[in-house]
Amino acid sequence: MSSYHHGNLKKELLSCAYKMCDRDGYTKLSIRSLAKESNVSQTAPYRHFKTKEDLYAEVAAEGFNRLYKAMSKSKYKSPKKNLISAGREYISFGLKNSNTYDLMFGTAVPDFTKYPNLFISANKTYIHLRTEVTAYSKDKDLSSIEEKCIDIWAKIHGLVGLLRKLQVVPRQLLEMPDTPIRPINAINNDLDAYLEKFIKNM
Amino acid sequence: MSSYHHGNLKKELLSCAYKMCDRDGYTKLSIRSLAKESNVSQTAPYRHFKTKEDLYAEVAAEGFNRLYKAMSKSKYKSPKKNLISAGREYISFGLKNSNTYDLMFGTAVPDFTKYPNLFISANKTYIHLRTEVTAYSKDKDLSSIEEKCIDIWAKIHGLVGLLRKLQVVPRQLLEMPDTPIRPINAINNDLDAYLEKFIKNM
DNA sequence: ATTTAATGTAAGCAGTGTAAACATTAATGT
DNA sequence: ACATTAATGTTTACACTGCTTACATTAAAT
Repeated sequence: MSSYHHGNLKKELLSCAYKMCDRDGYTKLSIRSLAKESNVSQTAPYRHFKTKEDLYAEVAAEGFNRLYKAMSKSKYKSPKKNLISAGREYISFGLKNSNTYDLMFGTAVPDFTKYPNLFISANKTYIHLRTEVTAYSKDKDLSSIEEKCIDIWAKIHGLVGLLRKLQVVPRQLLEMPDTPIRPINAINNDLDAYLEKFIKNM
Repeated sequence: MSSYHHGNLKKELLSCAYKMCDRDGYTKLSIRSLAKESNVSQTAPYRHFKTKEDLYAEVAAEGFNRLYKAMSKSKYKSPKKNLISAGREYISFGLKNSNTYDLMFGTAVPDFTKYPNLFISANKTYIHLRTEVTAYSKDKDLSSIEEKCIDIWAKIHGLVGLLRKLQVVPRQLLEMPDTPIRPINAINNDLDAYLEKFIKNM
């Protein structure tokens, strides 16, 4: 009965950290609280994560892995359907896992290149998007593809951010507090149609 | 010579906080460091900002005020020119004042409605965008206008976010590290043309 | 002029990141 | 098989943080 050496503490810490981050936001995720929730001494995590940013990076990488998984699960024959599905899943991930999403796209990890795992996970996600855009697009020129990728990602990424903020900004307009904001309803009611319209205008 | 009562400490704290936030990022802005940089006791700021989030909210509000100012400085007769200028200024603000931008659009202040100043400043900015979009748009239907506003803001907002992250994601593609990413260059070289193309596709 | 409210300071608690010294166990080389 | 070493967990400690409470000083109001 030796409970000194834990076995696979790192994996357990990481999954616990992901859970905590997603639940409470990365600002509430401290190394000490992680240690406590994992029933381990305050400084034990330091054997596995040199700094807090290291921990953030690994949690963010896990986030990208899950985002990638969600985006690449549709296997239609139609590239358009796949693209729409990926967009839907992206937005869904961003709204449901907003805390983790903040960690992935915020400034808590300023430089991905310092963390190969994170870098690779994020890239994998981007490459997948590019693959789908390539399949959909008529013009297969690389630079044109990448411009479209940026257009798409920016738009969807911005949408996720705004859909959360908009509760605050346009919905409750000061001069007409009860104005229903149709675009939001449109997006909520028929996201796929919205996305289809969007990629058509691309 | 009474230096006990400062006079207008709040204003000085706020401008100092804005400077510090823009310089070092809001995570480095602590109430204690602010007090120190303002040559005042550790707890003096608490007379003017009940919590750190209060301080954040006021700094963010100042950020929106400046963003609004930048976006609304062009007074062309052409609504299109004004819209392009606003977009250019928005992106410029987001990239030059990225630390403050993070505070404004991140989750450090989760609920703007708790801070009237911030709420009003953010709304003012949105309303200005809507005014310009209304002037430019043929279809003056309110819900259609607001859908366009969301499209624009999301796109530009996402662009700002990605233009910073993209150094990491697509530029240094793992499989071809030296691929120059043309869209970024296109954006950098002729932002106005990019924006014009964008609002045309709207 | 005295009271009162506003605004500053001092001291202190609990939580944080992180480093250093120490303890225990797993892995490894002979 | 056994001793050495590396890995991993613990304890202790320091500097920093947000924030509360009690206290000091001064401006404003009566």
